[in-house]
Order: sequence, then structure tokens, then C-alpha cells
Amino acid sequence: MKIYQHPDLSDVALPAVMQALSDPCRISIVHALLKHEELACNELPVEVAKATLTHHMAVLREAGLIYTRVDGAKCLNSLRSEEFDKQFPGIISLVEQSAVVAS
Amino acid sequence: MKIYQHPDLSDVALPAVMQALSDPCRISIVHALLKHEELACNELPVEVAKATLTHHMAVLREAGLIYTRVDGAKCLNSLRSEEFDKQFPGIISLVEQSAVVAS
DNA sequence: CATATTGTTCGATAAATCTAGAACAACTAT
DNA sequence: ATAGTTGTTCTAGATTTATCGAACAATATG
Repeated sequence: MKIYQHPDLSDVALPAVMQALSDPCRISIVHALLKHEELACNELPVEVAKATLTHHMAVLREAGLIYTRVDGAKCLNSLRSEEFDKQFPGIISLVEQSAVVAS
Repeated sequence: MKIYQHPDLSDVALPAVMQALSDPCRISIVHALLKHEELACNELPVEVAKATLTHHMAVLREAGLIYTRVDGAKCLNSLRSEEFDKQFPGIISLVEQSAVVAS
């Protein structure tokens, strides 16, 4: 299957992170990953087309927020919590505490 | 002159804040206000047209990041540091520590 | 008063982003 | 194998955002 690229967090710029988290749909995804550790794309609580979800996951991945590994036909996503929080302390915590909006 | 509206920070949603800080130009503006406390628009280190700057300032204002007061023909802008940090702890600090990119 | 300064608003264009359908590839299961 | 599941890529449309010039309003200055 596809080979997922994950950036070094030291290469991720703050505007890219902010951009990634400026979309309520992606905020919802992060919320879900805070609750469930590892989720396949089709287990995420979003109501968008598959192609759209692929796009959102790519944005989160490129912002260093999520890690994606292949497991058979599915791909499992998790938060890069620790490393991310080291590079951008407090952000994930803010998302965690923010109200869940429609996605 | 214009009457500037400043939202209650409790009414500001996280995606709006993220959106506001997803632009390098606006990050530069926040950087400048971290250094100088209060600055008129024409003192900000940005290389965009006046109309564009007005737009960026409005985005920052609506995200609760800056306060604008009128002083004669100019308007003076400052960060709403304390209250903002109470509502969204750590964000301003992250911006402060982030590298300055081109605007 | 005449001119310059400061910033807004309007209108228009360009660029980026979000969205999704359709075709496709890879794996799973019957 | 045949069909179903999972997710990507391509293409395209729709929405949002960024940008700026020009006209304007309000203040400041000579």
C-alpha cells in the first residue's frame, strides 16, 4: 500500500500547525484520537467523503500531528502526542479542552 | 473614526484562533507587538498594502488577539496578552518562540 | 483652508483550501 | 476467483482567503 511520510517535528513550522487545526473537522479527528489511541480512517467521527478525509489526514500528517501505519487493507492513525507536545507545548492540550464543534 | 469591536474571549473559538495564526504575516505582527507593547499599523513590520493590513488586523482582532484603540488619526494596537493567555494558555508563548518567517 | 497622514471600505483578481465523484490499487473474506 | 472493504489519486467545482488599487473619511499639520 501507500508509504506514509512523517516529517521531523523540527521541520514543521508553526503556521502549518495552526493551519491544520483551523478546521473543525480536523479538530474532531484529533479529539477522537485523544480518546482512542489508534483509529482507522473509517472509524473517525467525520461526515465527509472518503477523498475529503484523505485530504484532512494528509494535512494533519504533514503538520506532524498524526502518525499513520499500514495494517492490512486499513491504515491506523494515532497522535504523535509526546513528540508533538515537546515541539509545540500546550497545543494538544488546548484542542483537548476545546468544545467539539460540528464537523 | 472607526469604532473597533473586541470580542469576549469566551466567545472566541479555537479554530478562529488557529486560523488567525496560520498566516506568517500575522505571526510577524504578533511578534512585533510582543516586542513593542503598542504599535500603529504603519509601524508594523509588514510589506503589504494598506488594505491588506487592515484585513489582517481585523482577523487578529476577531480572534481576540489584539486590542485596537484610536489615537487621533492613528490607531494603536496591542496584544490582549493576559486575557488571551488565560483563555488559550501557551499560544502566545509558542508564537513568541517560533522562528520569524517572511511576511 | 490646503495638504499630508492614517486607516477603512469597496470592488475585483488571484491563490489556496475544502469538497466530492469516479476510477483505481491493495488487501480481506467468502 | 469473486466480491467487499479500505483508502488513494485524479479531476473538477465551490468556497474561502489573500492581495491590492482606488475612492473615501477623519485627523493632523503647515
